[in-house]
Amino acid sequence: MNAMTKPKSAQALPLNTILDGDCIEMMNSLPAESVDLIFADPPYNLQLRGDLHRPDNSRVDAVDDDWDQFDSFAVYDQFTREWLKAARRLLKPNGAIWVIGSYHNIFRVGAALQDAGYWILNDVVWRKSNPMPNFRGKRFTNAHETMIWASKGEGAKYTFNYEALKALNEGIQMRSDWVLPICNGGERLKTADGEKAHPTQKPMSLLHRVLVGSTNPGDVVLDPFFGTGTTGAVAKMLGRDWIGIEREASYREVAERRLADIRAYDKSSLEVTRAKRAEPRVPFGQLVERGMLRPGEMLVSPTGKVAKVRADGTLVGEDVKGSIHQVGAHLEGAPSCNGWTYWHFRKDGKTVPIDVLRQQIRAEMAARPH
Amino acid sequence: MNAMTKPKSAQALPLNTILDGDCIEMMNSLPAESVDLIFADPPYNLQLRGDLHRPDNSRVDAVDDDWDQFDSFAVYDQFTREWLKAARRLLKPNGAIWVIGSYHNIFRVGAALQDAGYWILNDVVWRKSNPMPNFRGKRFTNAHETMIWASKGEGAKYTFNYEALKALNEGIQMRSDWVLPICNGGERLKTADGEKAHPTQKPMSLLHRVLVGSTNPGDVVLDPFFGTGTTGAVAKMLGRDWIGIEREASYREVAERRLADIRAYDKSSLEVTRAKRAEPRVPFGQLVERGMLRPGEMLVSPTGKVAKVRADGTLVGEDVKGSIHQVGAHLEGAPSCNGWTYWHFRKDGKTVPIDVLRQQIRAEMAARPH
DNA sequence: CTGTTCTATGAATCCGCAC
DNA sequence: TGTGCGGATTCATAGAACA
Repeated sequence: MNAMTKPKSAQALPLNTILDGDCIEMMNSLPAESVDLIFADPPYNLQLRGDLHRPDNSRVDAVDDDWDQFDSFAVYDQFTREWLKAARRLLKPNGAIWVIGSYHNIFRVGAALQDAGYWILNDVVWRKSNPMPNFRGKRFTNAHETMIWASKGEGAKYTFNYEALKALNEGIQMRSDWVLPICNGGERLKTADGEKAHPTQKPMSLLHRVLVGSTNPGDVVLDPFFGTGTTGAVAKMLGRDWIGIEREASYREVAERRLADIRAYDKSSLEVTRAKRAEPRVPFGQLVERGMLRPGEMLVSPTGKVAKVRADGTLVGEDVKGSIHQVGAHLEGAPSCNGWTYWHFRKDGKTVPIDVLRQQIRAEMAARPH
Repeated sequence: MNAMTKPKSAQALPLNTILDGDCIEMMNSLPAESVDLIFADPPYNLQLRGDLHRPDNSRVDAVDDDWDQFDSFAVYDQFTREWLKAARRLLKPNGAIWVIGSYHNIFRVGAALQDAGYWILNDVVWRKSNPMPNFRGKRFTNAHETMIWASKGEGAKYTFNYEALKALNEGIQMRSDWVLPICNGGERLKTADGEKAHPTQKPMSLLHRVLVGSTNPGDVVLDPFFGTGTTGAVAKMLGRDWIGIEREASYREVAERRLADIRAYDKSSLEVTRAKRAEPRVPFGQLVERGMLRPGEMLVSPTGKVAKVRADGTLVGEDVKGSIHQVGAHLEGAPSCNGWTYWHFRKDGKTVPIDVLRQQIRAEMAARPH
């Protein structure tokens, strides 16, 4: 790019607007090397079979929109490689990209990023504090999504506001796993008839951290899968310019209204909900996993009852199996029992409450929080 | 697989030994469909630069740095696809695989898994409670690694000890993000001169959770990148058979010594909380046959619906006949209904769920097994 | 107004055996 | 290999409803 074209290109950028159309075509119509950051939340290519019901028989409102349907991995890969190529052309040399996804698509996206020449800086895990459970008990709760942060290529510079993120994190270096709630409550946009306006609206707290960490005020942020415009909303609040691309008219309308109401630096609506830490919960099973207690080891109570530790963190006492609390309560004939103080193990000839092991783990967690 | 080959194959398995050699060759020398679980921690620090050539030996015109990178990835991808193919041949139809990696390689591994026909069940994030900080302050602290858990194919069955994992997590279903410390302290294996024996030794707590969750006692667990043998050590403790493959003699020696010292936990402590699905099925008609409920007796639901018991163990409700489940579902307008907990009978003036009668029968069956 | 209980819902590749 | 059907399965949070 020469000196002549650069100002012209910059002028041609449709800043702070939502473009209507296919993201690949629209990106290719914009001037090269004109954007500082791209945040992309592409379709995940979920492959859902039948209906899913909660144990109370209510039906889960699935993501079954047309825009998430692809015939095969090959088709999805082709789509991914094309939009990533168009995105890379748009990025300034020191620009960067974030892409978010789940296990359905993120591995294909990550490989395509690397193949396209991007250089992965981190993968960042969004750990959801309130995910939807696994209702059938057949897998782990799908409690996280993965974001990939990449520069334009190996050796390329990029923006990283280390100190700002450290401040956001109470003075401790920001880690690659972020605990944030999903988007619901008042932040969740609704249609006139009370339905959710978009099936997968992202929380502003997530974008807040991304934009504070990897852009500066005045930067241009582009989102090729704009949806209801969370990226634009947070960019506007933080004094960044934004460009959205969205082909669904209904999403664009919601986003337009939303963005019209946003004021820059409205910090109050951005405050990250920080769970005030009570004492962190430590499952008894973790003592077994960590080898602090071994399966087969005998625990004793002050009243002389005994129970044996099993590999899954349950106890077996006389005629009873269950958690440390359940077994203790049963053996004492009591309605409840605090197993942490009730059960003891033998160490160096002395009997010690298992609670000291929990305290050890909590001390580790306190020394290296978050 | 026919009846002839199965015993022969099983006999040929070199259980509880470390095989010396290249993992692909060694896996291909073992009998097909003979392994229940594969846990793999593949290398990602292959020499990606230098002496690379395309399969046809063509020279790449270096118009763009990306080409170098692409060729490097191509070599890694080929390696990945070959060992994943060999691994898939080894797996029993209901077997499963776990692969662990970081952002350097996990996206390529995940895409290769999907392309090879594996079916991803979850990605699980190992969230390190004490990671190495990022000293230069240029990126986020790399505080997690990613594991992929996959079955042999779409629709294939797999082992998932849901209740045991829930017990390990103090009664709450296990999530896809696991907070566990890295391997250090006494668990970290050292060489004679005090150096760490392996650069990426995995903690036993991680393998404990993997093996408790996705294998049963007596299962065969194979680790094609055995290293210092954490997989074998935990498998042995948990009463699973194991096979390791490792081509570095120094790692094999450390692992051999380590495994010789490991003791298996006693069998009873390896019994794990069982799922209700595993309970024996009791037909409702048996309650009628045994006289626990009489034909003509009225059952009631918590919502006030009523139905009459018939001699063949079906119910008649308003405008509907059928099983306890069918009638309940119909009366509630629900897609399904567990009749055992839905229907109640009157006993001594109180309404009691019919499930207590089923529990009586099951208790008898347990006391006098056939 | 306050504290408690009830209800709704979120990117989900969510059953298994008998016939 | 498909179909029928028994019956097992949920956590955190917001907001409404209720006492």
